[in-house]
Amino acid sequence: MKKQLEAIILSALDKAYKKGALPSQNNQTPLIEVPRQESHGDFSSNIAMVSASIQKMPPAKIATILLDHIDDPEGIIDKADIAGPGFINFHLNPEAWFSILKNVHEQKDRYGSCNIGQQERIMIEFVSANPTGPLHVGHGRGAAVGDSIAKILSFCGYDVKKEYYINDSGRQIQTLGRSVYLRYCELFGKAEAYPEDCYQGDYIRELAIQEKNKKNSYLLDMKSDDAVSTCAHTAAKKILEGIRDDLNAFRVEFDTWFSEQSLYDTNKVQETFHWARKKDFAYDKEGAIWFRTEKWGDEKDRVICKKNGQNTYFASDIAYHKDKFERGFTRLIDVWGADHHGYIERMSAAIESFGKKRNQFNVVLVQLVNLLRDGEPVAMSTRAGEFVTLKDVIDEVGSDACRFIFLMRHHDSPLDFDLEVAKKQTNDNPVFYVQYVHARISSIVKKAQQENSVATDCDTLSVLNTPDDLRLIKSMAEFPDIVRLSAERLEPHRVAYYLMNVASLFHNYYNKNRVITDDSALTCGRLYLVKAVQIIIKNGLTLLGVHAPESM
RNA sequence: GCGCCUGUAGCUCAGAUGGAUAGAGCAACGGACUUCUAAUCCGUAGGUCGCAGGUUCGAAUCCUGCCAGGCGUACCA
Repeated sequence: MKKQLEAIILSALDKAYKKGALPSQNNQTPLIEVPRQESHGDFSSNIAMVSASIQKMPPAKIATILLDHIDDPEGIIDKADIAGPGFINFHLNPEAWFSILKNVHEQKDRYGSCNIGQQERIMIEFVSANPTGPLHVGHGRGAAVGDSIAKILSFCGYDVKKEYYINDSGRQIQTLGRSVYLRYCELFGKAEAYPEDCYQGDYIRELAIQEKNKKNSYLLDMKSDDAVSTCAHTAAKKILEGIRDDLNAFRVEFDTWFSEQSLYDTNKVQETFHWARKKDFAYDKEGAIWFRTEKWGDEKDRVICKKNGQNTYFASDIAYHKDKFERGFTRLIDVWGADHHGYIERMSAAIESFGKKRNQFNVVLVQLVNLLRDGEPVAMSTRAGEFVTLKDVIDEVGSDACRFIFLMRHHDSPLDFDLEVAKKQTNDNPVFYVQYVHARISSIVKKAQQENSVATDCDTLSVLNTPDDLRLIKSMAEFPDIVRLSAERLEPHRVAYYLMNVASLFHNYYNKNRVITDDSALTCGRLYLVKAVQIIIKNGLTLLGVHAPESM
């Protein structure tokens, strides 16, 4: 619809120029938007205003000339007028909108999709929590955001793969092993002081007990270093299984689980060092090995191998991201907690060192989640091991509510998550508000079927001529734009907001208009309309990973 | 100190590429169920878009300075 109008305006510009009515050629693409105020028409364009300086003419005059040269063979424009400082407002013929409805019905679950991605291969990596403890709500937000972005990008024609990076080598895993081992020793009365830097949660005790149940005291017979390694290995595996289960409960699935350790096992990290040396991207200083990130705009170079011989995480991260490109992806998206933002510059520098462009690497920063109950903060101390896990929250409020709330806010803005509000089935909690639309329509459709009313092959849709009808149809017309924009900007919350808006329009409509009436033509038209709304709601919710229930 | 992010109604937040009278929800107040689900709807009220300058036809949006909050600034992960 917008496109049609754009074409009409462009050809009018061209025609006016060729006829000499306008002094300059102007191939600027006109901005067409839906005005905030309904009286300003269905669409408005600022083309006359932005052309003013080029044409050296007042906007109003340009607008008049343009309108004189408009060709509208399909008759979609009902009237067009000039308003304000030079806007051209277009009022469309109601009939023109019906094509949107037909589109929705024809495309069904593909309505809103597009192919801006052209099958470009994108890898999105998210969650990637260390397997040293259960997932908490913050991880949940990352999971919801990552998963939804993946869905949206796929819908827009990208070839997307989702990956979880497992930090299964390095110090934290050692600490995990030590923690479990010490708790294990306690079980045999060999208590030592439990260090503060070990993991404090009860799950460590449980892992120790599981270890004990396996073969009783066998670990005590080993050298403590070996015992710690054994504990580290089995505990990490166990925790990772738990993480996988939690994510399944959240309906987030990954295409691949990528192990950091495997980068060492396959010598990818070593190769990266060789490569960096050879390219002179790495050098020795003060007993450590440094990577020249400053060369690509980082504020200083970064250590990749410490003087004690241990690699930093940055070393394996370079190898990892290099490997992603080598696997054929042309664009990488990483979803990180906002506390990692200091890491972006150096990682981007690494990306450029591969000869890739900066825009082939996007970081989506996800801000903190403040967990509340009835407005009061819930104590969340990872140190003390007191935290509400993602699993707890899913069990309490459900996956759908959880995901929707996580996606309601811009990912870069902190989020208050109130457990009590999340359970409420009121407008406080927009999940139900949106889902209710779907359920209500299902209910109408069911009733219509019982009464043998059909919503296809209506003789005419001209019964849908009230402002209420058109408002709904117009908002449906916006859906593809919303989806595309949220794909371009990696912002799922736009879809959530859109859905709330459509839901609001529908509930309003529902309260004012009966769908099933004695008038069969009217019933047919309204059913057709309402079923289109249902398709949109379902498509939108699907992009957020939320169910669209038949009844509630 | 330096860097990044944030500051919009009492609260929680939307407002892409500058556009017309800045929008939702919640909370407050007043209304609507003989109906396809009231998990809904309608109405009222609520604003110096942190502050001050600048850019221009036009700024919540762009630029500069300041104020407030968060985060980062490791041979931590």
